[in-house]
Amino acid sequence: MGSPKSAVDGLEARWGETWEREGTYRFDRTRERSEIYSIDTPPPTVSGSLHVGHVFSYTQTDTIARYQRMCGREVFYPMGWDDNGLPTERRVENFYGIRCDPSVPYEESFTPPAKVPSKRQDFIAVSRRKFVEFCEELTATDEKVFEQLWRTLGLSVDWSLTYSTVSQKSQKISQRAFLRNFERGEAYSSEAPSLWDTTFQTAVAQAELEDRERPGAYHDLRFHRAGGEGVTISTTRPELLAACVALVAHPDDERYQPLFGTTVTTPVFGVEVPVVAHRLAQIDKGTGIAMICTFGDLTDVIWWRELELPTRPIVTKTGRITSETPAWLTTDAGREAFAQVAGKSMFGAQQSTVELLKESGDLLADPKPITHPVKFFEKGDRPLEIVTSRQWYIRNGGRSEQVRDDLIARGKDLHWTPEHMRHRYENWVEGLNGDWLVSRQRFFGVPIPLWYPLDADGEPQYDQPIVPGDAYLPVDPQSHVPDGYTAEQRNQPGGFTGDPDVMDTWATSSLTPQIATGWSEDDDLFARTFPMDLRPQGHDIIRTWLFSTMVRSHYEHDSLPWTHTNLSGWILDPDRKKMSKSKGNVVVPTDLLEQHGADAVRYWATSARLGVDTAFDPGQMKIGRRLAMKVLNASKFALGFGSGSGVVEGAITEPVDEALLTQLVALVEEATKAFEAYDYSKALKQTEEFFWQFCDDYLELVKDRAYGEGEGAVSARTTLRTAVSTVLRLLAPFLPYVTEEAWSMATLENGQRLPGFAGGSIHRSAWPSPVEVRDLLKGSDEPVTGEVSVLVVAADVLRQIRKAKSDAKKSVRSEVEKVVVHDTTARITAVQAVLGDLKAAGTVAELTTVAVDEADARVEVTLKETEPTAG
RNA sequence: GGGCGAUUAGCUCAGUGGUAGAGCACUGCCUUCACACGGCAGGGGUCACUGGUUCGAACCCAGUAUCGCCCA
Repeated sequence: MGSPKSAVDGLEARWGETWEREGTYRFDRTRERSEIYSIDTPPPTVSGSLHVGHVFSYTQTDTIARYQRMCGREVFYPMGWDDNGLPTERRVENFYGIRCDPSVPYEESFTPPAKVPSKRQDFIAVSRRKFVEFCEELTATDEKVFEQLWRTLGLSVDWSLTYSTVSQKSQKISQRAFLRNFERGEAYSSEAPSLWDTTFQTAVAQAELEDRERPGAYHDLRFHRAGGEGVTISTTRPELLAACVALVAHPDDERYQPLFGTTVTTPVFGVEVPVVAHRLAQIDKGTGIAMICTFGDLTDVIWWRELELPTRPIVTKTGRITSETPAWLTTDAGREAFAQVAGKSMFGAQQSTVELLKESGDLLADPKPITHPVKFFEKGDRPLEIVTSRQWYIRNGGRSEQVRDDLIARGKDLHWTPEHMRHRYENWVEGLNGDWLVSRQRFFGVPIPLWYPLDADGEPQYDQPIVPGDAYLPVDPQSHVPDGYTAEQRNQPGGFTGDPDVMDTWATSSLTPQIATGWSEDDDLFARTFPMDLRPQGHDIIRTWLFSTMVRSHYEHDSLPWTHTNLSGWILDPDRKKMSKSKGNVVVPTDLLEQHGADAVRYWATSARLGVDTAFDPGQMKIGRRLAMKVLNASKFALGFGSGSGVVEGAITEPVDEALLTQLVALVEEATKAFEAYDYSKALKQTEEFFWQFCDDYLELVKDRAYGEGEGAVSARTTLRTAVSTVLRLLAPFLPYVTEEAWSMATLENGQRLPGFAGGSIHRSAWPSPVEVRDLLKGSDEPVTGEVSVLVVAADVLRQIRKAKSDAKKSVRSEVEKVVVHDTTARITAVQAVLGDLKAAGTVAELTTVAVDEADARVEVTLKETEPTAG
């Protein structure tokens, strides 16, 4: 397991502890807003599995945080946990073998079964309060696992700022924000058909839907006309025949012109329904005429609403046909037929209906199998039904052009990286077809903070909700009693009832900027950190998290919640498939960190640009590990000269040193520019490339001189130190551990820090500036070689010498008798300027030059003859 | 069906108008005094395809194909 012990192993534990002790990443809340960089970190759902995708995207954000911090901004970088909602409930159920039943009374000393029953039906029912307690217990454990992972990975978050979206404080903020939406009319409740998941027993919002291709079949059935021929319709859901309220065809469809305004009778059930016209009827689909049920699909809902059709639902919230015989079935035959389907599942009801249709002769052909898209809850595995229920909504532009335009305008003010992700947002907003359904019939979440008075018949007065005073927040309407009532009046006629629902996960996580920055709770902190600077997140949740956060901020603050958003890409497995648990190709991040080390894993993660899907690649981690070791070793060399000579810092006297520092200035400028554009991977690539060339060429060239004495030695050492100081800081956002380790080595025997290495953590030192390097070059003359870099030319010549040795199968240290450089005048001037270093690095006895045209440039290398060793 | 993105060396990817690049992998060499979990060097590409613009196109424009994601 893992690699052999090396100098880069074990850095995580050592420096992690130091950073915590020293408060390296602690946020200083006395700084002004203009000096603060504020990050709205995605709060993970800790009950979900630790995923390599987490490591990937959070590391990318961390490089931005570290860059900003080194640039002198105080970074507000809290971590949150988003534990409410279904994933946690499912995990708790499966972990303890329990399920929530709000009708069960609270049982203080309940202990979960020793062995989790194999079947879900056998899970033990517990009270809502007990269930929530178990949710809190398990998430607390899970949070610790996540925190440990983040700490090992080296995220520079301030752990004292950690929040949870279901904490009491967050609940207070969520409820307050919701009530303010309600007061302003941005939130409202309504009794309306909505998509319903029959497994999870909850309503589902548009943003949580997905279409899945499912097999189905067209059934051709005949409706009857008084004194005329029948009308044939095609339907994939014959089991809803009893819910039929009308037939519909397109107004331009000539075949059905004569029928509009007339009535037909449903087969089997004998209900008289009108034939109506509507533009959404598809002429080319089936027979061009369809039956409208209550509510077969979303189009039925539109027809029902726009054509003001009667409401005749037969599907219950459990996904079965109702057991009660509907009042609109007036014939005995119809009522008897209904008994055949009453209480049945959709599948059973369809079979029975087909039998009934066959018996009556109204099924005109064998069902024609097809494949068609069916709406599913993204986390569900049964098709959604549409049922009518009372739900809460927040206006999101789905029913208002003005709001929609406002939100698109907000999106245009937001800076997106990558830019093209903006389209996802705009397409989503433009395609909204209803308001945001925020109530969920679940248990672990923030309660809708309202009660309703009950009239004399015990019916809730939904239009007169009882609103808690702000001082009472957070409230749990299921256990708290509103002012002016007593506990005994709960659910009694003339009394009150609490809203039973909790808020959608997105309804609370849409407030992470407010929760993290202390909106309405800590005005001072809020003023210093909001609107935030950055929202990093995955592009899969633009329509949910990003959008909903925009909506809340738009209403509450009339502003963007942040000025910039970074969208990270996916992790793909080597077959370029999205990694997922079900495919069994998930890698456990903790194993990765143990095998490769945090810096190596971070190197892989930050090699990828924002928004770009990236292959999971351990090879890339090995490269990162190699880089980390190289950093440590090169630093050891460059900083190891100490103050033996008495001179620590001195003037740059050698042209090749100047050339290196000139390259360094350009590097700093490029890396900074890349980071300013959030292109951390480019900054990494450029720094890495410089660093390898620095090691291969410059360091080898000056090694001999640096070991020596005098002016030249001091110039070399000063250059080496400056380069290392600069490169370490440029790499610090990517490789926080090894750069900190190397930084800590820059101390003299007398305890003094070397010039260019400020005391304390590298992560609180200043981001390199071109000015500090240029200052070193001030005393130097203008480069004698003009445009030609001494370093580049010297490296070219050195490469030729090495190649000659390599071709002759000689050691790199083997001696060279003579080198003749044939080159242009300009390049020969450069060679002359670095002659001493070149001869030392190549172990060359004699080096001469010949001026030629560019086309004739070459390097002649004469190796010293060595006698083969006898024996 | 609509939108967005991708297509460059065996692999992973840089490269936005001026002679095709890096790393990995591969081959050869070197136990070198910062580093053998290393170093040095070498071979390897019709830049998906077809047109167009241009003195000049991997890059700009139009179209085609394949793959991926998002939305219907």
